[in-house]
Amino acid sequence: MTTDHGALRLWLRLLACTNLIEAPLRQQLRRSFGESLPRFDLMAQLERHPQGLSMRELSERLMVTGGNVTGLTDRLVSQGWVMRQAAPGDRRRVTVRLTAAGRRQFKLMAREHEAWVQSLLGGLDPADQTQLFELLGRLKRSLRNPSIRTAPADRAPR
Amino acid sequence: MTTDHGALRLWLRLLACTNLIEAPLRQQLRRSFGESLPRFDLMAQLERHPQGLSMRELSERLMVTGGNVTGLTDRLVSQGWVMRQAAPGDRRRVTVRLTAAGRRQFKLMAREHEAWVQSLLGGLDPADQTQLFELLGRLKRSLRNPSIRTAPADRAPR
DNA sequence: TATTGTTATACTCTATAACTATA
DNA sequence: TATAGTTATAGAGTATAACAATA
Repeated sequence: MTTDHGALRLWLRLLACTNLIEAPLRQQLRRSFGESLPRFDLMAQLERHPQGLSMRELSERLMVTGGNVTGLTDRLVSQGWVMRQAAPGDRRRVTVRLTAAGRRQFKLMAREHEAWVQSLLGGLDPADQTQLFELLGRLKRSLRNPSIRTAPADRAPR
Repeated sequence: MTTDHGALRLWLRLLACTNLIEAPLRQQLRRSFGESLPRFDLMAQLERHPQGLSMRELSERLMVTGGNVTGLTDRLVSQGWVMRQAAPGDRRRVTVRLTAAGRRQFKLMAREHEAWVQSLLGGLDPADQTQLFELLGRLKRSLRNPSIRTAPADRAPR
């Protein structure tokens, strides 16, 4: 690499791999269940948090704006996979949870989903998979915890 | 996890990392240049192929349908960054290339883009970066070349 | 007949901002 | 005033299918 560009090349490769996996997964999710990846992700968050999450927490975890979480949730509610509950103590707040049917549906989708993922990743040596998992963990931590900012921070003022 | 789930966990982690990087990049790209990631990616493909690419090739590389490539290209043409040329020898075919202005604009964006990427990835140990780059290369090859299909193949017929 | 590319359509996701109701 | 959530709107991305021109 002539003038480094290491970080950029790493990012492009990361993006390429993600897209190579994500594109078929999205297609299969839609064809088999008529579901979109953002809605699947929302349900996955709720699966991991059985006590429910507020709209704000969902917004942060899914990294989309509040208005969009409302839209995603509306659709999931109308499908019957998700419910809104009044949160105790703060009447502004809403708690979103999976319904019993939503939990069943999610498990169904997750099982298929996992089979597809295994099929896609099956070509990679298991030892490499393990190592990759570990390295991505470090990357993730460094992204969530930008202790060292080499470039001008993007504190997102506004 | 009890029953392995290794591949799924690897995928979820990969996706999380990509999203943590992609979200701020998309915002910055829009705020600084009013550009979207798909259009940036299309320009990046053309930058790598100065002789131009056909709509079909773009469709494959960007992994979106032909109709969508037409739409992306239309917008880039109206902005003046990209041009359509008749392909010699096959009058159905169109060759898409960067204009001189488009090449300048892309270089400008790419420079900013790279600085953002370096800032985001700067928290990861350089040795880990190198190793991650290598492993992702293997993953990418295995995805492009599914020599061993452990699960029922998704040959994507039609 | 098959391929290349365009057009049309419908749906979804995204960002922004104004708004309500609480706090 | 600030926060939680909703609503409204506009702009894009996506998938599908029908279509024209060419091979």
